[in-house]
Amino acid sequence: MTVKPYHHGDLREQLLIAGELALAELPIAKVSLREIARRAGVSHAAPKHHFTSMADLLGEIAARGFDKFIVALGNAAEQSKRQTGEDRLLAMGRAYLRFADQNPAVYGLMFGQVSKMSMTPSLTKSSYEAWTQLESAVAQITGPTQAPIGATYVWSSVHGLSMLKAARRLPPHVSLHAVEEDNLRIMVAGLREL
Amino acid sequence: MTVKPYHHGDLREQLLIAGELALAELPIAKVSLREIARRAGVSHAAPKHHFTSMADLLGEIAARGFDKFIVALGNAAEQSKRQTGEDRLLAMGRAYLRFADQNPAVYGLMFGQVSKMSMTPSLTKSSYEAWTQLESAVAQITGPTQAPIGATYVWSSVHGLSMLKAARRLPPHVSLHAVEEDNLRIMVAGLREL
DNA sequence: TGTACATCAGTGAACGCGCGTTCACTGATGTAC
DNA sequence: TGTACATCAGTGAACGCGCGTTCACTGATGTAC
Repeated sequence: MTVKPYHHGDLREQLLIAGELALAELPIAKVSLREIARRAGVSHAAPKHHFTSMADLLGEIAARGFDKFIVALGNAAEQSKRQTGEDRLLAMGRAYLRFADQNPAVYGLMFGQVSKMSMTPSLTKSSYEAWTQLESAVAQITGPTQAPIGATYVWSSVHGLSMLKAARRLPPHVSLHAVEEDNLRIMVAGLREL
Repeated sequence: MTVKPYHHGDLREQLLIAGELALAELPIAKVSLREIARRAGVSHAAPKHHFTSMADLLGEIAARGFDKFIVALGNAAEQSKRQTGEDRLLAMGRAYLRFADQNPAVYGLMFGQVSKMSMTPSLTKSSYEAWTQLESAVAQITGPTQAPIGATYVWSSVHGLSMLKAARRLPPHVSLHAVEEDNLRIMVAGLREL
């Protein structure tokens, strides 16, 4: 039997889920604490017992996003662990693009303007872990000395593609999949020069 | 003597300038038609005679941004026209990053979510011109066949770096200038593989 | 085990705020004759 | 050139809206004895 502490079960959890759904369905300007409370089926003042502000709630959603993100990239790396470092980075790049595709709003939170959300300790920790994960993967190609600059480069490149895709700014009438593959390929080729 | 047609001189122009200033100083969520009217020193209903909505005004600001952007990159290309295609692309990349740095809010409009603004004809035209300009520069390195994919790649890479910089997401304690130079260098190296 | 009390999650009405929109208006500019 | 009228830019009050915040409250859960 599920434990339902307090009145509504873990409202905190429900609010986070409602928040993610709201982010997925609405422009971020329309996502308010009242809107999220409405979706969670509680009065608009109820969230105050769990989150002091929208920024707080968004920070927690972003932190959870990073956790899922790390798992997704970790799985990709794991599945290609018998291949070369370049193949592994390609696999992680594909996982990155897939994550951004499937979680556009959360991705925007994670890598967008910090101003929208509180930098909670768990968020700081998770985002740092994601960075370390990428840096390690790059280090296997470039060596540890060049890894920070290589990782920054890889990150910029894949992040830029994700953002342009999400904003539907890429030229139309080209296969997105082909664009992604080409981008990853050129990106790795550049890294080889380091 | 300056011609001052109608009552306040060209309020349309004033509103665009006030809008750019507001975007530079405030988070975009705080930029409203009323706020812009206030800054332009007119009543809050006055802008309706010139712009039907914020989205309209933002679209026009973005279009002007593209015009300045094209000039900035064109100047960079012009000044390096006696150098190699790669050097020219590097110069344009630097001009791109400088533009994004100096006009973060307008840059965000230009290359960010379309939903915030109206896709006016002048905006469509200007953004297409910017794309063509980049594609031509890349074509001088890769040849015309590979130019679209090469340009998409270059754009992703530089756009990603600009966004991460603006969001202050890059690892601290590294020289931003060095990061930029390294990124551009690796980017061009990747292009060479095409 | 039972009772009495403290704690705490969630309610719902009320508040002030800035927003976009509407509308009757004022007054300057443009135009017909 | 002058007059009369039409057009149009900008005003300011009023409206309804959703927001975050506050606050007295209800009622369930947890705890001391």
